[in-house]
Amino acid sequence: MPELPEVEVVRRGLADGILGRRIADVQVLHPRPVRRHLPGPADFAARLVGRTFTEPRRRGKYLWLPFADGDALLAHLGMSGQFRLDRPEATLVPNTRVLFSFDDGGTQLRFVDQRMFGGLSLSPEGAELPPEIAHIGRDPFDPEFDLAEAVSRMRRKRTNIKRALLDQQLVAGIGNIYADEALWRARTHYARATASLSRAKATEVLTAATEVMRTALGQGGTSFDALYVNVNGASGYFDRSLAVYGQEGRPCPRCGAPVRREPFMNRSAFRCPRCQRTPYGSAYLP
DNA sequence: ACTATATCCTGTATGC
DNA sequence: TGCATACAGGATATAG
Repeated sequence: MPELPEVEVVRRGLADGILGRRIADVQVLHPRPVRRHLPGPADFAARLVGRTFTEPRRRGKYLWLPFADGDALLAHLGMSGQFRLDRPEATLVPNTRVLFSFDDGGTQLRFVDQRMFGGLSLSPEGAELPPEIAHIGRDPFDPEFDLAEAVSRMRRKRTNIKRALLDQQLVAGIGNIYADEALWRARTHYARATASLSRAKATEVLTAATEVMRTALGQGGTSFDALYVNVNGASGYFDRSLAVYGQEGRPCPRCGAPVRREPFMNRSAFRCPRCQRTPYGSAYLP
C-alpha cells in the first residue's frame, strides 16, 4: 500500500526518468484511472501530447508531474498504482492502464494499477500545487510542516488517535501501515482519545510517525508483494522491519507479547497488547 | 461544522 | 473441485 515513503521513492525514480521529456503519444487502455478527467479518456490523451515534464512533486500520498506550461499531471497510486519506466518494446505487465510515449523514442512512462483506486488527471494551473489537493495537509517531510500546529489541531479533534493519524487534512502521508508502526513506537493504543493526549504525547506520536516513515524511505519503502514496486519494478525492504503491522501472533520486538490484530474502521489495527494497553477511561470508540 | 460510514475495485486466501 | 466470502484500504460522497 503506497504511503508517503513509497510515493516518495516513486517521485525520485520519475525525476530521473521524465525530467525535460516531451510527450509524443498517450494511450488510455482502461477508462477508470482517468475517471476524474470529465471530458473523457480521448480528451485526456489529446491534451497531454506535446507537453514537457519538469521536476515531479509530492504532498502526502499525492504526486504531481508539472509541465513546463504551468499545468500538471496529478496522480494518486491508490492501493495498487505503479509508475513504470520501460523500453517501448518491453512487454506490458498485467493491469497496465495508461501509456505515455516520448518524442525521444526512449523509455515509456506506464501507469499500472490492478485495483484502480488510483488515477491520473490533468490539473490546469497545477504546477505549483494542484487546486484539487489544496485541502490536503502538509506532510512531515515538507519544510513548512508545523509540528506544534498539527499537535494543537489533533488535540482539538473529537476522535481517536489512529483516525487522526489517517486524516490526510491533518497530517498527510500516513496510511494504515505507518499509523500502526508509529503507535507501537509511541506505546499508544489506537483508540486513545486525541482530546485526552498531552501536548507531549501527541508530539511523540507524530514524531514517531515521521521517524518510521523516514527510516522506511531509507530502505526503499515497504513491499509485501508485487503490488508496490518502484519505477524499475523493484521492491523496497522495510517490510522486514515492521514491528506490528501484518505481524499477528508474532512476538512484539520490544516485550515479546504476541501481536494482536483487531477490527478497526472495517479494517485492521495491529498492536502489542502489553506495550499498547487499552485506555479504558480515555478511549474513543465510535 | 464536524465526524462516521458506505463505496469503489480486483486478485488472493480461506472456508464449506 | 467449485463456489462463496473475506480481505487488502485511500479518498470521497453522503449520512448523521
